[in-house]
Amino acid sequence: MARKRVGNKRERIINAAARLFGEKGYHRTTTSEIADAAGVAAGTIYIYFSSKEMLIVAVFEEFLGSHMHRLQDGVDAVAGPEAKTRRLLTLGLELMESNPASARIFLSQLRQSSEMIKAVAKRSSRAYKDIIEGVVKDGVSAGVFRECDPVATAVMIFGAYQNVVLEWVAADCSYHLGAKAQELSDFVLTGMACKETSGS
Amino acid sequence: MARKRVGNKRERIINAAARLFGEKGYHRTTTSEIADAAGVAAGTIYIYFSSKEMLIVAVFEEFLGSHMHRLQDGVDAVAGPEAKTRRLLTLGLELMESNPASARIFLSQLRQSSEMIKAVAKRSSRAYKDIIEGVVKDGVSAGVFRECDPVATAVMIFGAYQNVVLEWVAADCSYHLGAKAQELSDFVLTGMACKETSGS
Amino acid sequence: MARKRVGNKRERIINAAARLFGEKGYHRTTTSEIADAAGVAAGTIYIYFSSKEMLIVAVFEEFLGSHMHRLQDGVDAVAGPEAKTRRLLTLGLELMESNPASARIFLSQLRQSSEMIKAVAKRSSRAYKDIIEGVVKDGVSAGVFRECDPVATAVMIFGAYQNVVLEWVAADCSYHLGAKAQELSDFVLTGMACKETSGS
Amino acid sequence: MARKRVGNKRERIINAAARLFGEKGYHRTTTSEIADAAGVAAGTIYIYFSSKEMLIVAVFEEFLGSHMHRLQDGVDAVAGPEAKTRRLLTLGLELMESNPASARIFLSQLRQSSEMIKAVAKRSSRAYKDIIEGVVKDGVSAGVFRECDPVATAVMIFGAYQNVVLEWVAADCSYHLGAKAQELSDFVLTGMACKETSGS
DNA sequence: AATGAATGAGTCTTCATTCAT
DNA sequence: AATGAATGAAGACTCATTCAT
Repeated sequence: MARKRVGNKRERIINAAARLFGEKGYHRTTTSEIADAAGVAAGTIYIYFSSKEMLIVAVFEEFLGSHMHRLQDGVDAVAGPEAKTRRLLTLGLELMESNPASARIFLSQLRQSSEMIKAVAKRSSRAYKDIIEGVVKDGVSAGVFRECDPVATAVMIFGAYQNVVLEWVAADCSYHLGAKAQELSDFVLTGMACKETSGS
Repeated sequence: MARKRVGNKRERIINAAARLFGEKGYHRTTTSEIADAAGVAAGTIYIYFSSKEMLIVAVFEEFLGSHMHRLQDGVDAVAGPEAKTRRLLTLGLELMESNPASARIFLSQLRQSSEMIKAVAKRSSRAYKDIIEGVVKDGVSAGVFRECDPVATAVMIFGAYQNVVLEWVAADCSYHLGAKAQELSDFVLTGMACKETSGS
Repeated sequence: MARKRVGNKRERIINAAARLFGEKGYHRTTTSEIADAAGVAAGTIYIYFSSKEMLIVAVFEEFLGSHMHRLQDGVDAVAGPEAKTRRLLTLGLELMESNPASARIFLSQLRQSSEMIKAVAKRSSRAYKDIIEGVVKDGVSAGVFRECDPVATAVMIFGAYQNVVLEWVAADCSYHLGAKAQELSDFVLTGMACKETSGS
Repeated sequence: MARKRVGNKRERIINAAARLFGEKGYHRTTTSEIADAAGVAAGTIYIYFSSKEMLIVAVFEEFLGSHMHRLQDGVDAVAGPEAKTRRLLTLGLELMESNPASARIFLSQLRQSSEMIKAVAKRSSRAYKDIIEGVVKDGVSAGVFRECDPVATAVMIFGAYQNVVLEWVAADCSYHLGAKAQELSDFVLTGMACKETSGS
């Protein structure tokens, strides 16, 4: 139980920070507000995180870890470029929907100019694009997708995906994001000239 | 001459701000730095802009105005959904390339949490998406593009476009962005199942 | 007049800092207290000094500059090792007496562990000891003082001098420090086995 | 054994504090650092000492007790003002040399502005000066030293002594301090116009 | 219109001290 | 007695904004 309390506090801080950073932005959120929201003293934050910057990094890495694993696992669980693509995009939107706070941070707050934060942003983009790139490359070499540069294509797919999420966030998450998966998948798969497409 | 000097100063402030906001981010750039870079006194900024926030808004609106006009004009100058789409994306990338400072602000700094800034961000996205949407809608009703929701599709196209620019910015504008126009147009047009597509 | 006001503010900060650092010590004095005492805003201190540390350094360098010059000038103005020694010590005590705030800082607050402050402390000690050493060396080579290591001797003379001042400061400057000059000079000159001594 | 452990802990804290206060200064040393260095928990310090301030006081009183006793005993063990003086200074330097941490605290950290610390500083100076004063007074009344104010003279001797130690500390204890005893004694005895002086 | 010195509210961070276990 | 996580008051410093000149 003593053990739990410790974990609890770190968790509470992370959650409070995620919510506030997402809502008000990194710079407009003060460490005191986070402490208040987490129900801890101002100094307590610094027991778990060495600085405000390391806190947003931690918030995001926490989110990213499970997110990426689940994404990769989901993709691996199905066969064929088309199914993989649909799975990737659908699952991606679902994960974002289940954690709007982190989604906001991912889409906006990670675009800070701090070196530290930019590094995480780059890492997370990298991870995303690697997964997408893998799927595209497979589809191309299988002759299911049209000939294209998988790197450049991953960038475009990732952009389309991000903007669908951003639109949802800008609309205050007022609709079901998962419902956009079909449209997104269709656009991407058609964009790949996918020969298996049966969806749309 | 007095008139000119004034205009000169406003312009110099806008330019300095655009560069610095783009390089270091909105929050990490101080008004004094902007004043220094513009060669004016700290107080002078407040003669032309009511606050730092209004300054970034002005910086961006300045950019947006000509950008949007040129984009719309470019699109109007050619005929047919395919040509319009290619023109739109190519011109868009070219405009971004010609003004990297504003591009950076557009892609990152406009994602601030301030209401004022969010409003401009929304407005600029709106403007972009309206143009894209118009082209898509025409293509669909002309039967050249596949059936799809033009609004949702515009979001995805805009996302792909943005991310191509972001990738270029993240790579420190180290390559020719215009060269990506072909790939982007192909991806989008294929995604639209464009029946006119001929490769370029 | 505008000019004067500027100089005035820097001076007021230096004076307030000197007094407070002397009274309460460096660490127990807050920058806000200094600002209050100087009649300026908290931020104003940082227009003139880059940090609290640079402020105490400035406070002391200000004092040291004139102090050392006057000391050297005083010593140069008289002839003969004995007269020079008496002049040095008498003048030294007088200067300390005329600026108790700086005297306190010199004797106590400069013994801080910060590298920056230690550097000034070292420099000021060096300056003092150089003057003393010069006088001793002359006296020895003139055969007026006994054979001794001028460096080590300067250290001891400087120590005796410092402690006379410290004793006065510890007694809240409640007596006339200049009155101790005779005793100090006699002790030092006898310690040098000065053959000219006529004082005591 | 429980008893011993307690004594052990108090001692370990005192030793760690002495070393750290000496090295980094009172204000720059945190209680947590002391606890770490002593191998105890942060809270444990407060079982043995009521505050950080009382800790430095204890550190120094510990040192002072034995120091003073040994000094007084050493002086008492020899006969004649000259011998007593030499013994006093030589032993003083040796004791300082054997405990550089406390020497540093004595010379620098005790010059803090806290009332509590100033009180110990005063007490320790008092103790030192009393011993010196006693020796001087005896020498004067025995007609071996020249006529002088023993109180003022003790201040000067103490200052010379302190500065010899300070010089050594400033040089990172890089030479043998005991070797300076001869010079110091000669200076002081000559300063007293000691009639017995024979050179050592 | 222009200046730039001055302001002071606001922020992150530290650290002596406490207290439940 | 011992622990060490938690506290929260305090402090150095920043910077958007103002205003007398």
